[in-house]
Parts: sequence; C-alpha cells; structure tokens
Amino acid sequence: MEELLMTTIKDIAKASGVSVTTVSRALNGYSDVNEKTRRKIIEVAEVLNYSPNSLARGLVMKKSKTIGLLVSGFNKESIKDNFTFEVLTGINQFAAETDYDLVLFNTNSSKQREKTYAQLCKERRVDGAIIQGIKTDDPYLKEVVDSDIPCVLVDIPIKTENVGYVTTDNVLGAEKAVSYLLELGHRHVAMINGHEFAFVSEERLQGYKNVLKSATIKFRKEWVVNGLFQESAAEEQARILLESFPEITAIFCASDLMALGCIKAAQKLGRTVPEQLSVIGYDDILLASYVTPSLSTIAQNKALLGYSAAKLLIQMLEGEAKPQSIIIETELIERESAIRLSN
Amino acid sequence: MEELLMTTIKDIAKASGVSVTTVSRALNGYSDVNEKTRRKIIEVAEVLNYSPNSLARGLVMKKSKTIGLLVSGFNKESIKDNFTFEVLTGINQFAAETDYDLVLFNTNSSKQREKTYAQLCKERRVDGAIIQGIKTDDPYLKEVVDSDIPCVLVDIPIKTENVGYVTTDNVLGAEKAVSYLLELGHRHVAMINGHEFAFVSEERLQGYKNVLKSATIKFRKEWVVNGLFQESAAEEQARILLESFPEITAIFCASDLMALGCIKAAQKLGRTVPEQLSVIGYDDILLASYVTPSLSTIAQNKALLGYSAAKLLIQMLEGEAKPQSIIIETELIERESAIRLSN
DNA sequence: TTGAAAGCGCTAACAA
DNA sequence: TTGTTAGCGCTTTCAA
Repeated sequence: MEELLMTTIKDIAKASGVSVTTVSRALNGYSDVNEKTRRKIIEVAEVLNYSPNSLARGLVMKKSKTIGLLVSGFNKESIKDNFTFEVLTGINQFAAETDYDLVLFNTNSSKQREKTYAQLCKERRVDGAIIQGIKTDDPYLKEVVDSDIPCVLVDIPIKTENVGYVTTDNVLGAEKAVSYLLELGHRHVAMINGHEFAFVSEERLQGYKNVLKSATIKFRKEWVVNGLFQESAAEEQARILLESFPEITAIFCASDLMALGCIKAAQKLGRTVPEQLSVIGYDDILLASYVTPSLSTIAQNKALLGYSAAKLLIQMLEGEAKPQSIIIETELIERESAIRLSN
Repeated sequence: MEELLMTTIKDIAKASGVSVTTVSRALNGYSDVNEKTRRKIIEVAEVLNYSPNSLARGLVMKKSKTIGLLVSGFNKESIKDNFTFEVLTGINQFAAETDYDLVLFNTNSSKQREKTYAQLCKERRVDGAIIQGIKTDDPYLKEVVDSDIPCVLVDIPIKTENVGYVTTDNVLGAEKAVSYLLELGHRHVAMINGHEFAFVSEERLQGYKNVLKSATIKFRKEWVVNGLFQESAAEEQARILLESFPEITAIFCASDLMALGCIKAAQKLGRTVPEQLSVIGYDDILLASYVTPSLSTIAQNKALLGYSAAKLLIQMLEGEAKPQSIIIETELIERESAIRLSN
C-alpha cells in the first residue's frame, strides 16, 4: 500500500544528520562508529519505525538468509502419514533459532512445472535447500548433484561437494523389525515394501534379507511385494500375498500406512491380527498408537530428521561444517499387532 | 558458491548485441520488441542458463511475489490434530497455481521474539500474509489491523481496509452438533470448549446455547468447561464434569482432540462410550475415523480453508478482489461415538 | 523498435 | 570515526 511510508536508511541518515554509510554501520553493529552517534541513529530508526529491506540487502550481499524447501508431500495423501509435516516441524524449530526464513517451493507441479530445481532456487536466491520426499528417478535429483547450491537431502544418501544428507539407518531398522518377528517364533515372514524409486525401500529390503540369511531362512522373492507406501495399494498386495501363500504368519511392512492396509486385507480374509497374523510397520506415525490393534513398528524421529537437516544446512552455509551424512537412530516399538507365534 | 557464474541480463545483452533494456523487455514479454530480436535473446538466455534475480526485481518493482505465513502451530502438539498442516496443504495448492512462493515465518518464538508481525513482513517484503492459529489476545493481532499489509486471517473474523478472513460458520456447526444430540434424545448435554482467547470458542458456545434455548432446555454454565483444545486438559475437565454431574448423557466437544480426551475420561470412570455417554467432536481430524469408537463430529474442510485463504489474498494482491469474509460449510459426520439415548 | 540513464535500498572499498 | 563513491541486477521513464 503506502510504499511511500517505508523508511530507508537514507531517511534515517537525513534525520540524524549523518551519511547512509554510518547508518548502515551503526545498525549492523560495526565497532567503528561513535557510541553517541550509534545511539542517536538507533533512536531515530525506532522513531521512524524502520525495517531493513532484505531484498536490497540480499542483492548486494549475495545472500538472502532464506532456505528453500522442496517437498513433494504437500498433498492429500501425505496427511495420513504426516511424515512431511513432522519433518517440517523439526526444520522450522531449528530455523527459528537462527535468522534464516524458509521458502516453500511449489513442486507439486500443476501440469507444466517447467522450472527446474536450480531455477527455483536461483530465482529466489535461496542460500541453500532442503529436499524431501522425492523419488530417486526424479529429474530434480540429478540437478541437485550438478548444481552448486548447498543442499541437504532427507532420506536420500547422496553426498557431494555441497550436498549432504540426513537419514535413518534403514538397513538396521528393517533388521530390528524382522529379527523381532523371528524372535516371536515366526519363520514365514513376508514383506510389503514401498517402490523401487526409494532408497529407503532398497535398504529396508536389504535388512529383511540380512536377517533371513543369518537365520538361514530361504529368501523368497515372491514374498516381497510393493505397496507404493499407500494404504490401499498395500491392502491389495497383501490380499494377493495372503491368498497365494496362506502359510505366511507375519508381515513386515515398510511403512505404517501400508501396515494399516495390510491389516485390513487380513481382516477381510478372516484372519485376525495379531492372533492369526503378526504385522509390524515402519515410521511410528500418529495413527499407529490409536488404531486397533495398535501397531508395533520401527519408530523414526521425524522431527529430529528435520531439525538435523536444517542444522547441517545452516552450518554448511555458515562455513561451520562440510557436507556430511547424519544417521538418526530408530527404535522398535512393541505394541499389539505382532505377537508370539502360537503353535 | 560460484556467484561469478550467475548470468545477468547484462551478460545476455552483451552476448546478443543489444541493450539491457531490450533484454528486459524481451524476457518479460513486452510487445514492443522485434520478434527476431526476442527470439535471439531468449535463445541466448537459455544457452547462458539465465535465471532472473527475484531480489533485484523485487527491489525495483516493490513487490516480492511472496506470501508470508504466520502460523503458531508448528510444534509437537499440533501434529495430532494436523489442522495446521491440512490448511497449509490448501494454501500451497492454490499458491502452486500462481507465481507466488510461500515464506514461513518463525513465530514459535524461542524466548525473545523481539520482531513484530509487521517487521517480519516488511523486512522480507512479502506482498501479503496469511495468519493462522493465533489467539485473540496475541499482540500480533492488533498489529495486523493497524499495519497496511494485505492479510487474510484464518478463523479470526476481522475485516478492515486490507484484512479479510476465511472461516467456517462455527455457530451453525455447533448447532448441528448439539441438535443432533438432542435428536438422539439427550437432554443433559454438556460442552467442553476450547479457551476464551479463540473466536471459534465463543461462536461454538453460542451455537450450543442457541440450540438449548430453542429446545427450552435451561443453560447451565457449570456444564461448560474449557479444555484448551488439548487432549489431556480436556480429559481432566471431563473427569471433573462427569464426577460432579453424573446425570450428563452427552457431551459436545469443541475439537476432536478434546473429544478423545473426553472419551478417555469417561472410560476411566467406567462409563462406556457411546452406550453410557455420547460424545461428539469438532474438526474431523484424521484420527476421528480410526479410533474406537470412531468419532461422530462436525467436519471442517481444512484444505479448502487454506485454499480459499490463499486465493482471497492473491486476488487482493492482484487487485481482483477487496478484502472480504469467506464462510466455509461444515458437515455433520455420524460415526459411532454418539447414539440414541436408551431409557 | 531500441538505448541511455536513473534509481530501487543497501553494503563496501577507499579516502579523508 | 565518518563520508564519498560505486555497484548489486533489475525495471522504467524518456528520447531517439
């Protein structure tokens, strides 16, 4: 509206009888300015209700003090497992301790998202970016590696000159889950995985295989299906799995949402959970503790994931850290959906 | 990093043998530039991998094409009712259809949040702001009304020269809920409200009163307690309420989260829901359909709330609309937590 | 149809 | 300790 009213350092300079340079220095806390002058300037600035123009500052300093957020998960589906939101919470929490603000980019492309990752970031002149929830075949991903924009990836293990990442140990997490099922006496353990374009899926599958191997249980690839991280797709896959191989007594799901779908499928087939089928999930989403039966699962600290990502990125930006990989611990949560195999 | 590599219109001008003015006009689609020249310029721009500098543009144009988001709900508690997130989803959805980006401000003040609302916005030069989840006694709120920054409020009915709002009809929503309970035969209906610094609480209370009145049921103020929109506080309040007035057969809760707490309290007191106590919530959060018993509730279209807020704001910014109030419909969702009173 | 010049608000040499 | 000057990358009169 009244742009005319916006005070600038020029106004302050005039009002306090000094040059703009001095105002700039005074306001930015430089030491080479007379204390009296500084006090005067600060007072005038307050009277005139001055706010620095970050655009102008950014233009000359070549840094905007903003971080770009590229998240694919701002949509209906991701409301259920609010993974995206929880990570965001963590990012925001750390950012709040700094003078960086967050810029949300609109990647959920309405049709012709013609702008590339780099363009998005370069145009807004973000100092760095956090990327989350994109598939390994996403064109954006290649760009990240090539571009020279400092960046932290969530759950995508790529490390370069200016790209770091934060993730959990998915192999170990899956091992915990499957070991647990074996400890409960299960031998016929299937897996509902996500999809082939997710690193976490690769790793969780590896964990599954590892445990089977060390228990000398034969790996059967037809016992591993992809549920696309969706409740409905997982339900369908679980149905097929359970119909084809009724001898399965336990299923490891690569996400809680898919575990929910899996349980639905079992129930529709007349198999009660956990009595006639043990199910363990992954993530520990909010729903996990509220559904009946409550979900045993591998918990990820999602907020910490976000917090660490923001922290790493900002440290990189401030030259306090090199890009690195941060691995967050997971934890087995025992609830009701998996129990000892009855014989 | 390699800031030196950033192409500017100056580079393009040099490479294509024209002035920066012409480049600017060509790239911005002005008509007064020769088609041949334009093609040349665009080609060069692509070759040089040009991205416009939004900081520079914003500085001269006095608009940043960004929208500030002031949300108080980026924290652990708000993960349960992910109201905040769903609204954000809607905002993002509309923004994605435009060329505006979203800037998340860190209002969840770590101690000394010394910056005011206006400062936040002015510093970043956001063109407008969407404010959500702040209490009516929040100092930010007064500022909004005073400041000349275009702004849309979510669930706070204030309209001024440059402030509009989006909300649901909370009076009507509450009326639907309480009417429903009465239709089910209940006469002893209590209410668990939020807190006194929420407009929605005032309005829902009004709706509650309205229905009682038209049913000639006496309003008892000791039957209305505040649960602060929190599950635990509501549980405590519900316990006190039910212990003091065992004749209560139904409770209207001003949020689903509080309904959850309320149900817990009832169950701990040995009253089963819905058989011995009917409970109806408000919001229709994700959990509502997953818990047992599932929650009957008044559904708000949260994504639409956000979508409409973003739409209104951007229309205001583009001069296509004046600030106005938008009211979104609510809907009664019948599930399991409220049933006909048995006699 | 094009270009020269000015200026958005700020910071940063360099001089004084 | 302070001021002068230049310039960040862009848009926009105004003149040609």
